[in-house]
Amino acid sequence: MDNQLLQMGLKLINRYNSIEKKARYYGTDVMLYPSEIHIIEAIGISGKMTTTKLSDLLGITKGGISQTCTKLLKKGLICKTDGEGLNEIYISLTDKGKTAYYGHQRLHEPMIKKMNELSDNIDETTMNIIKTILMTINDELSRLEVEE
Amino acid sequence: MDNQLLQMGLKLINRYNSIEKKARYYGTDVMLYPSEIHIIEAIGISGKMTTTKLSDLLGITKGGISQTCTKLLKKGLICKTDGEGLNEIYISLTDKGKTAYYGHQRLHEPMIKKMNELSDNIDETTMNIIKTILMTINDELSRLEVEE
DNA sequence: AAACTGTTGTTTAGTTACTAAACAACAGGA
DNA sequence: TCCTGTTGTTTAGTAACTAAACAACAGTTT
Repeated sequence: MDNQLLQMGLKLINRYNSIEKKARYYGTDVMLYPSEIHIIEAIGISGKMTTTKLSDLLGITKGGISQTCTKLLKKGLICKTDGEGLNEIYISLTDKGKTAYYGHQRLHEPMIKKMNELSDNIDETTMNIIKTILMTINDELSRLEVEE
Repeated sequence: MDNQLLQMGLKLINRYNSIEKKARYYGTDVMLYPSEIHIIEAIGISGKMTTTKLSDLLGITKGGISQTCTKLLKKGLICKTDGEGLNEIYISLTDKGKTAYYGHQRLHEPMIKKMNELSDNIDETTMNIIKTILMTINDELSRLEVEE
C-alpha cells in the first residue's frame, strides 16, 4: 500500500491553502486579504466580538488582530462601539462588511452543497468509519502539536 | 445534517497548518523554517534539483526559491554543483541536509504508520467511497481555484 | 561578426501577516 | 495612593513570499 489516502489528503490541503491565500473582492469595492476575510467571517458567524475574543478564536495575538482590524476599519467593513465589559470594545460588521461576509459564503456554497450531497449518500456505518479516520488523524496531529 | 464532515475536515486543516508553520531543529544545530524544510523535503524525495524544477514543484516563484536556497546554503544544508543543462545548477543535500531530511521524516513517521494501519483495516468498498469523497472535494476546489 | 532570443538563476523593493514587547487607559482592591 | 489585572494599541522585527529588473550564457538569425 503506497498510502494513497495520505497523499490525496495532503494534496487536498495544499490546494485548499493555495486558494485561501488569494485576495478577492467578495462583492465590495475593496480587495480583501485572507487575514481580513477571516476576521469578517468570524464576526459574521458569531456576531459582535472583542479583540480578545477574536484573538482566542483565531489563534492570533491581540496585536495582530488589532492591526488587521484597523485596516478593516479604514476600508469601512467593520465598526467599533463601546462594549459592556471593562475597557471592552465591540467590533461588528457594517453593511459593506455584511456584503463581504455573504460574498464569502456564496463562494463556499457549492462546496457545502456538494458535501451535504455526499453526506446524505453515505450509509451510517461508512460515515462512522470516516469519522473515526478523521478523529484518529486529529489525535495524531495533536500529539505532534505538543512536541517541541 | 449539520455538515460534521466539513467541519471536522476544516478543523483538521487548521491544525495541520498550525503545526506546519513552526520552526524546528530536525536533528541539526540550525533552526529550520517551514519554507526551508519544504525545499529540503523536495530534494530529499526527488534527488538533486534545479531552481526551476523546485519552483514548478512547490508552486513558488524562482526568486523565492533562490532566496530560501541561499539561506539553506549559508546554514550548510545544501550544496550547488554545475548542472548538465544550459546554465543549470544542481542543488543537492549535504550530510547535514540529509540529517534534517531524515529528522523530518521521523517526525511524520507515526502519522504514516497510523494511516497505513487505518488503510489496512478498511474494506475496499469503503475505501472507494472515501476516495470518491476526496476526489469530489478536490474537483470542487479546482473549480474555485480557476475563478478570479 | 553582431544582434536577437531564450533559457538559467539572482537581486531588489515591496507586501502580507504575523509575533513579542512595550505601552496606555481604566477599574477595583490593598 | 500605589498595585494589580484587564482591555486594546503601537512599534520594531521577521518569514515568506511576488513582481520586476537584471545578468550570464548558448544558439539562432540577419
